[in-house]
Amino acid sequence: MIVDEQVFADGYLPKRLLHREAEVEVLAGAFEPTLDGDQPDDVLIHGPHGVGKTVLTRHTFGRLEQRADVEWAHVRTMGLSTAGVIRATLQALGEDPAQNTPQEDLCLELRERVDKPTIVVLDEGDDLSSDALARLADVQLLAFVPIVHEPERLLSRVDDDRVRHRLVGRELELDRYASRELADILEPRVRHGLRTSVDDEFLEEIADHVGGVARKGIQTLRAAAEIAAERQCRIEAVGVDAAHERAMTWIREANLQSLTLHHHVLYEIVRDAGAIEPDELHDRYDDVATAVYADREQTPIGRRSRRNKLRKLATYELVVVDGANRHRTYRAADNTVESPIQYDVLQATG
DNA sequence: TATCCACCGGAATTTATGGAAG
DNA sequence: CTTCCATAAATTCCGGTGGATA
Repeated sequence: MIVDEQVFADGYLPKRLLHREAEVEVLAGAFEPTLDGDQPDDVLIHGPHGVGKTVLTRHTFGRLEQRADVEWAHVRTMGLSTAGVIRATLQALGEDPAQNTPQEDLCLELRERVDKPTIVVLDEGDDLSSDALARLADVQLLAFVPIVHEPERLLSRVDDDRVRHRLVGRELELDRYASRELADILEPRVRHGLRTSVDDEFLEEIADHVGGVARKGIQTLRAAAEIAAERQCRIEAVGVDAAHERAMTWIREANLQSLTLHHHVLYEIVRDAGAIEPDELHDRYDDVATAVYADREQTPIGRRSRRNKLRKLATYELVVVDGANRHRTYRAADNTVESPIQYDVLQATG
């Protein structure tokens, strides 16, 4: 059924970027000074998860690259400190600074390295520090393009006036696609990725179901193809609901896999309980901790750290939080997503 | 209505770890 | 080998929050 997995991969760059013509124009306009060897304008890209923010920058830069002498760095800044952002930028530009280079030296190195127009995409930039942006602003010929979910949240933290002026009024918003548009985007993936064709109505149904979020639409299409192959039926015979569910399970499983033992322990306690209040969750953790951590490197963590882990689990859509304050409850978003440590927890619980 | 309580989450601090330079 | 500087993770501290309680 599926002939080319690549087409459904997250990093896949389609030849044509459909229904983003206006956004491409804006971004290309900001980059235009590079044609004369000048410093490009900064742009603050924002929009919800999975609507093609990263793809837009890669596509636009790909076009620019053929006409201008320009460099670019794509940096995933999530969880990076100020020095981490500078270091990652240098690495993206092909440098390899030592792990313990002082922050000041990193900034100097970057200033020396950049000798032509350079665009630095700061992906997942929601908690970028004002300081990191200020350091990048010090570099001649360098423009930054932070990609965030909520621009106000970033701007409210920027206390440096120079940085503020470089971002205010330079916002570029990407919204969810209309169902018709997303169906258009799915169609070429069918042609290049699948062996059979798929009814247009079905694509639109998928688009509708995922609320115009491209990433989810693409994964749902892929899931539908997989289910169709298992059942040996036409793709259109697969329920969009079931396909969407499988796609979300994939995403969650991948997310859980990337997390630490602490996350897994907390997740399994929550999943096992169905819905659980904070105090009981902590009690359960204390109960099972010695048994679960007994033959492992790590040791149990305190309450404050558990809150951080739980927050991470929530942002990864593994755990859902209902209510506020101490009256909140935690529950697993998808009970079928389980951790390999599940057995340990249940055993220790008795 | 005012105060209390248990938890949340930001910020600062501590602890563990590791590469580079002297 | 020691010192310096860095990162990462966990802990400590504490103000904020909003339903519960007197």
